[in-house]
Amino acid sequence: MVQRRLLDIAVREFSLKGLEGASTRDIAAAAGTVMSSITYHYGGKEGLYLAAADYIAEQMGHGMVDGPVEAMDIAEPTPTEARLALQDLLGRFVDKMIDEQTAHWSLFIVREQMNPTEAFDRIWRGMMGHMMEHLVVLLRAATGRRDDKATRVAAITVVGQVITLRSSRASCLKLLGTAEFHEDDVAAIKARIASNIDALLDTLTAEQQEPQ
Amino acid sequence: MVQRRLLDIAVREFSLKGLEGASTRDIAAAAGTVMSSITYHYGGKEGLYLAAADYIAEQMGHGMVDGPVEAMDIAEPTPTEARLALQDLLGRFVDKMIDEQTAHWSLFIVREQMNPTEAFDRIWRGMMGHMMEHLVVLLRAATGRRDDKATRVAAITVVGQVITLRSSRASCLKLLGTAEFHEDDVAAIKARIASNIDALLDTLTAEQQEPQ
DNA sequence: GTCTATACTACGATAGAC
DNA sequence: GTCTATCGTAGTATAGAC
Repeated sequence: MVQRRLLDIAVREFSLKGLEGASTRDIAAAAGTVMSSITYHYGGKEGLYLAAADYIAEQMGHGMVDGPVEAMDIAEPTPTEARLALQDLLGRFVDKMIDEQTAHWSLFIVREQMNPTEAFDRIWRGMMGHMMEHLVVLLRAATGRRDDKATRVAAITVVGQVITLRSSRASCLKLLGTAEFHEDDVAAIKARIASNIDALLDTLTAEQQEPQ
Repeated sequence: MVQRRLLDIAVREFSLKGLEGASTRDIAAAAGTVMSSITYHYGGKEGLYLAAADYIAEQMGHGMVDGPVEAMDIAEPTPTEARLALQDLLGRFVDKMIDEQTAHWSLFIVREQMNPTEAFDRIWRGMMGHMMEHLVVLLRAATGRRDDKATRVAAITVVGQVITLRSSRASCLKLLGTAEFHEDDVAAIKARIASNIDALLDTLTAEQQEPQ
């Protein structure tokens, strides 16, 4: 399918070079067609860019959630269930950030993170927002915390530990003195993050029972 | 000075559009000169790109270290000193990641993180590497830990919590339901990260005394 | 739906005037 | 050092053939 191939290449090219830097001729040629099919299918370069954002939003969910995204929003687990679900979710998130598949579209997202356009809204609404809110729900359920802001700040520090594996990939690898993440590296990272989350949940719970 | 203006604009443009996407004509025009002065001063587009990388490496240190970078590598603090130095360093790092000044060059670095070229080596050698290694030294000193890998993995989870404030800026803001980081947001984030670091140091120290 | 042909603008590099 | 002029290449968009 031409449109699928166009989107695959577009994601890669827009990631590397941005909306302005990428060339529709190059994208079309790499997809085995000509530039004017982009005009036909997406109305032009910007249309393709937004379509690429939607395509990325869809791919973000692969391996992260089972079933429809909206189902995540309504669950109300017990503290123990929430703690397990958190560890499970973040473990899968680590795998995803280390997976080479992610490399193709993560720079696209970071660009939008720092300089948001309509494309970021689409990605946030499509998948990322639901996942982040789900994380907040799990954190709240695991700690019995009613202070919304504190929970959301905690969520930021939790995802930050994982996202860095992708957004600061070269630094992480230099720090570990390796050219690729190996099995034992990943295991060590996962264990450390799991431990950090456990400590954070304990602290948040304690703060809640004895505020200030 | 023409060269200074050229570098300022170049950093911004290369950040947003990458090496290929940015236009030397635009950069020169914004700096109040013409394209051929880039050829004259830097030998061409790539020369300007590398010069921009060096310029960024220099700016990264502002507000983070006093005195020369190399001085950081030799200190051997006590555990208490190290803990304080860690908290101080990370606090300043949070300020830097939230500072709008950082916005201009952070995407440049992330691009190089995910797709390293010679420019990343320059940035790493210039400042980032020294800071990261300094962090590892402080972590080791604070925990008395001799397991190098575990310390380095811990360092990754620590910087990750801070870097995310910049590399996932839009997500953090959406999560907090605000358009800008306000004073109380920053205070809450700093407190949370400080608490997380303390918990991590305690855990690392305990693990060391009673391995496995 | 997919292609060719064409129009127009912008790119980086370079040579040479001042 | 800084500029103008020019070359060859590559960019997006559009109209229209099939």
